[in-house]
Amino acid sequence: MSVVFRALADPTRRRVLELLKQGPKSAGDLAGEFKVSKPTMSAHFAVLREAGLVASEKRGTTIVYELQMSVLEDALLKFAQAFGWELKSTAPAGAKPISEEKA
Amino acid sequence: MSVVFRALADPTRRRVLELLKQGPKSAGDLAGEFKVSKPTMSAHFAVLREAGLVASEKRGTTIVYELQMSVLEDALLKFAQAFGWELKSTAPAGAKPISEEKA
DNA sequence: TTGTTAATTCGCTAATCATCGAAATATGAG
DNA sequence: CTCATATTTCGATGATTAGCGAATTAACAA
Repeated sequence: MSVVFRALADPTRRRVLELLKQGPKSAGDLAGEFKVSKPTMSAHFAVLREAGLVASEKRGTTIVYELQMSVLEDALLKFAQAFGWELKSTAPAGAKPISEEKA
Repeated sequence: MSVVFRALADPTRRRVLELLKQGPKSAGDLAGEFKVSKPTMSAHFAVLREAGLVASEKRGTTIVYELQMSVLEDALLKFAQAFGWELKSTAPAGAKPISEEKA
């Protein structure tokens, strides 16, 4: 849980997650959206990967990152519940409910 | 927002917030729940205060900390919304809704 | 094999962090 | 005023962080 919040504490990393919300993207495409160097972006990807928030897949010469929505859900859900809140999806409908992932 | 997530990234600080959920508590009472030194706890309180997550009030010789629920709500709500979720209170009923704090 | 491209890993630096004991501050009691 | 208590501030230390350029690795093309 700490590892997730720590990953979320950096605005660059939060923006990466938002970009990934629209679908998987390569390291290069993601890096192109920021002004920091590639090694720096690579370090940010590593933090997100170690927190479980993204998964990486090597496709030929590029590496594609994909948002792991359920990990984000679980962390947020668990924390929110401890404070008397509930997390509800506002997705199109038909999206699977978020509270029963573990079951 | 970064400042809130950074504050939340430490387990000691998250636990302090949970303890404060049950009502205001003095620095000493809170510190008594942890094994770290008082100066260290004081530093944690400062981080929480600077993030706006707690308010402090001097009462005689003690300092009382109080959870600022709405700040926690706003941060979590804003983040959750960016990912297509909604935050709903599961409180006893009659509790004010959390989505309209700003309005 | 040689070259090109994509991404990471390798040092390195400057800044921030969590932690502590000791010292300082402030309040209230006698 | 003096003492005791509650809490913070000070100063120091070791760990972690975000950042960079340079070097490395992996995949593919010619």
